[in-house]
Amino acid sequence: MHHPSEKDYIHQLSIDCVILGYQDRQLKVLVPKLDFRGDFWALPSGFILQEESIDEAARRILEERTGIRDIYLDQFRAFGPTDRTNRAFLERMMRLNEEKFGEELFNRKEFDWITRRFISIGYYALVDMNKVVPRKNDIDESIAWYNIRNLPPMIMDHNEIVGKALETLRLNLDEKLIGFNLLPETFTMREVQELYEAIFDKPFARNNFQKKILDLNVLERLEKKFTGAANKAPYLYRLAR
Amino acid sequence: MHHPSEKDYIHQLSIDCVILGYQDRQLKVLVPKLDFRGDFWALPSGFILQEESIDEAARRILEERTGIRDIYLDQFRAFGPTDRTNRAFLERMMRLNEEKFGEELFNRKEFDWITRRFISIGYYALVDMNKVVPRKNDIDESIAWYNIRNLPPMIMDHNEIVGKALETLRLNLDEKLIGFNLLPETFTMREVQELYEAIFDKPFARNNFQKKILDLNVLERLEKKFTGAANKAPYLYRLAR
DNA sequence: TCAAAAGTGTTATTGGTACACCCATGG
DNA sequence: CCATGGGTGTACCAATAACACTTTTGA
Repeated sequence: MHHPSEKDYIHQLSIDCVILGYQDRQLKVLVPKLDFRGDFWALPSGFILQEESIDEAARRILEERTGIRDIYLDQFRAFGPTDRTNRAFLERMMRLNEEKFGEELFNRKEFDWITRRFISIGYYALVDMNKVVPRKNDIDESIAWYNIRNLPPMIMDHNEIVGKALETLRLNLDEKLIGFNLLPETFTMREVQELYEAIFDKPFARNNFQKKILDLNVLERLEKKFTGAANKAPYLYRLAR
Repeated sequence: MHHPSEKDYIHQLSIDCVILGYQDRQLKVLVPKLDFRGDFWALPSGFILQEESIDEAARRILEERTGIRDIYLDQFRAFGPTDRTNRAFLERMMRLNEEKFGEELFNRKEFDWITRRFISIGYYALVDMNKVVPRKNDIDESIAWYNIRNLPPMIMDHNEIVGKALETLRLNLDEKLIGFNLLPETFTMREVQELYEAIFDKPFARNNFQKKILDLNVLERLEKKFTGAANKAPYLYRLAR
């Protein structure tokens, strides 16, 4: 177990990452569960080293849980109410895990450092779930993808942070053409459409959607994809470079 | 002179405010000039007290320079490169102002505190310039409105911060209908149009602009405004509540 | 030959742009 | 009655939505 207060982190400032993936027509969020009795879920988070930028810190935190560095990443908001502290959460957790904390997992200095009020900068990341093998870090019991509409209750304001991330993603999706980061290398038009429908939680008309996406002129049409199904084979597409 | 390190501020985290006003068909930024030899301009900035939210801190900083609390305020981005520090600026300033710093304006502890790397959260504010009497604070030599296209060279990354603020304002203008915060209580349609033209730095067609704005259904048409000019008197409008 | 899903074309509808015209005002 | 700027109506264009039809595929 590392003791953050002993490293040269910036105090009272953290980064929370909303790592978004897409599978089975659903938008997913990568959420670790903490290795303590009591069912605590928390977004991948971390602190900022003196010698790294906030973007680098976010990327380091991402890499720790996903194993990948080359990920689409966007800062979306800072969260800073006065009472934003994990003291309540930590006290409850320590009460439920006395045997572990008997071994002094945190010392007093550590506890004071980490339970102060923290301001957090939110980042969201878009990843191709096929390329990511979620990794536990040393305080995780497990880590898993959750449907964004059915997230576990997370500590502090993490559920709210996901909400803001989704809001920002919707605003930026058409603007920045970032949706394709959630898809594999090649994909069918139907997959793109279902992705959009998952993100916006509403249906799109098939033909008009296809026209709109193709008119962006960023996709390259490849060979057809024969699925074995008894219907016309769809084309595969790839993001043109 | 206050010594920030002695107050209970959050370390290495600051807030920079881009206070925007509108006059003479130009978008203006309120920029203080520091009371030191050497021509140093800096955005209204400050630190965050332990017992206030980041939004409250921004509002406090705004009120100090404008005298008003009830201002449209929006957080737009955190700035956090590794080398973001005002050490270079402060050293230059102290060299140019040895007589003042002979009196130990900063002590060593103070200097170390304030020259560390700082992460800054940017806010932009929209104000009705008629309602604001710019106020110097105790480190300002003067404070003035500058045309956003003709800003003085400010310390650190403050010019870049203004750029990002303008970018965000443009994105949010139609979305959030916030432009009217820059205008007086009542205004003509031409004034609204000129405001938009100043913000987007491009012309709009008069008739179409009027239609677009009226179609928003947020304006209330009042009596005509007789200016004494030899032309048809324009209607006054007010934001409907 | 049939069902399912893909591809594409054709027609409304809408939102924005361009052009035109008329109106009120004070000199 | 004229110059100036304000208000509005109409025609046009492009982007989107709605509707329809054809094609491909494997059973």
